[in-house]
Amino acid sequence: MVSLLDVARAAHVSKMTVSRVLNHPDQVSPEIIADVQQVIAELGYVQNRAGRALANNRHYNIAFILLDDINEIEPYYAHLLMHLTDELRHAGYTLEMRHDRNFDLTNVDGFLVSGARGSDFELLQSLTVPVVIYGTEPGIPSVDIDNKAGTQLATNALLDAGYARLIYLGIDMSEPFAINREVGYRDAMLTAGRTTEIYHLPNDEHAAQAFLADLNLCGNTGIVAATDRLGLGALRAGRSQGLTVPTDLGIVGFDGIYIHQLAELPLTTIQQPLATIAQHMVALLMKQLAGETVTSVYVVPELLHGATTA
Amino acid sequence: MVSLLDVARAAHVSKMTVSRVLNHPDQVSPEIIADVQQVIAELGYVQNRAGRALANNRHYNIAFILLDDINEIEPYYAHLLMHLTDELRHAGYTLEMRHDRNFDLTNVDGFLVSGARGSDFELLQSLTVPVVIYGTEPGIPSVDIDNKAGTQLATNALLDAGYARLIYLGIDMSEPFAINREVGYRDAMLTAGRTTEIYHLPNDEHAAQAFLADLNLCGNTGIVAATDRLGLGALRAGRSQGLTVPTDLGIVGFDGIYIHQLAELPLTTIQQPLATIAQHMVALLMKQLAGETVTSVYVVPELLHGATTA
DNA sequence: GATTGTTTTGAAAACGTTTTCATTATTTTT
DNA sequence: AAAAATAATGAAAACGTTTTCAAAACAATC
Repeated sequence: MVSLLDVARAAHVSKMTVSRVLNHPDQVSPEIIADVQQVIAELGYVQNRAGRALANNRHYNIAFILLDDINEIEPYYAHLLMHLTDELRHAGYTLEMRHDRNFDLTNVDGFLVSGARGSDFELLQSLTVPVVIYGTEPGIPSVDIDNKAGTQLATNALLDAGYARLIYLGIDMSEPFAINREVGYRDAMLTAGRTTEIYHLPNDEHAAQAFLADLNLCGNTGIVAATDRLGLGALRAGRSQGLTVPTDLGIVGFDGIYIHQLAELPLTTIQQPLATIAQHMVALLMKQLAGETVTSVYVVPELLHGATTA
Repeated sequence: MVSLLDVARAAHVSKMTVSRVLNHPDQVSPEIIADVQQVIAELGYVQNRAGRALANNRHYNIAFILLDDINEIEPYYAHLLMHLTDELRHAGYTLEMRHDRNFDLTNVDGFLVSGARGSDFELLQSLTVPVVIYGTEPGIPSVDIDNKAGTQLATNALLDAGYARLIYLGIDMSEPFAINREVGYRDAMLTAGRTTEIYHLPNDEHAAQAFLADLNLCGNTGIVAATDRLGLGALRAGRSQGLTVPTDLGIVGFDGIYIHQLAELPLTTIQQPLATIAQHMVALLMKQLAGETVTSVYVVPELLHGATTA
């Protein structure tokens, strides 16, 4: 392994000069910069991160902590992770994967956290390094989609399409996002002067299908689903009752990764903009590392038009 | 941050003794081990990885390189990654995520690679650190499922169920796994004295659905699909032709993550045993780090019985 | 042309650990 | 009980970088 000292010797300068070429080139004369850079290229020198970490106590490494249980990991995490990796690399950082409550910070400059809940938040707030969560929690810098705006979009799309009856299929309200999605539907309906019709189900396509089978949908109905899984169940319930989608039954899901593509008809859905989310998460972290204080960011999702709306 | 020296002072021993308690406890007297461990606990000491890396040139960090394009990432990677993270942590290592051709090894003791192809393999072979790939390539330690055994399982399941006609829906043969899956079907059919019927399609449920719509399936047919996507298409084609699944039409897919669960009927499939794969990948890497030479591992997948076979 | 100020470079120490080697304490052998 | 062998401990150096401080080179001012 070629070290800073090797470069220094080959370029007939001191280690410090080489270090400065890499970190503070403004403090070095142009000719020497050129020389050193050429030697670096010739020797194939790469900075040793352990040495650097030891010297200046920064690790250029961010831990992404995914706290969801392994059986409940949404498939879009693969994408989020890739985007985060890209963004961090672009900022000169690596991403370390964790999926336990290991907040050890000996090797890390900050945390990106997803799936935190309850007592996790207190722990996160007590940390001495920057944190950004994917989700929402007062007092912790976070990135989240604007769930309310999402269901407003969905509801308005179905209202515009002219469905006579507009149902909201919601899930358990224990998580903030579930509440906000419902509020979005409620608000949009209120604004339009329409009566709301809300049901709560487990987040499972079979549950939705069974529930709607009993509900007798009877045509000209729109369904705002809190998740794509519920949307998928609605689609199946409708078709098995002989309803034509989207003529008799319109459906908008929520999340927009994988599930909607694999449905019998491509599901119209509210798309999680994962690339944008990743950008914001890394940006908030970098700002904190630079000493700025930051507030949370809410990304307005987009309506992805499939075949289940007119 | 509390350092080794702090612990040493508090325990009235030298730094070395503390280091030995952590790395070579057999060389330290039992009473001192107990003392030091208590001080470590009291002070909340955590080993500094940069210092350790610098001193012994090991980083206790493995890079997982995912080379697939971001738009082609299979959702089950989220799971594979979680399992790899777990296994590595268990072995005392962290997982660093990469998804580019950055084989920089200044911060890393080895590589786990998925999605490598063509020239990647030469590069991987020229590296000075251990590598394990997910897939198959002569000369590189790898973990892969036994694709041939998988389609044999699938084919035999359908043969046992007594379907009169048994079709194989395959994909482009450019990747070794595609070839092996087809060979498995062929072998099983030959062994049973049956005539093969093989078609190649793009790996897309709509393509499969369209293709089978033209084929006129006519009942008592079994389909061995090279992927769950094709299996899903087959399911839809069959149902839209009025065939009852699994009575008139039996289907077995391949891969077993997400897609089969979301299908109209749970798809019988050949399940990728991701936990087992992760275990083997990490085990092969650890063996190499310990100086052993290793060979590749092929994991026989299991038939996951859904509702598309009798 | 001396004085001040600025830019450029270098030397030494520091970060936290482990390795190597030397020393001391303990046990075993004679 | 002395000698030899072994076990337990410590001191110093090393890993590769950056920080801090000092020195040298150069430019600008009087």
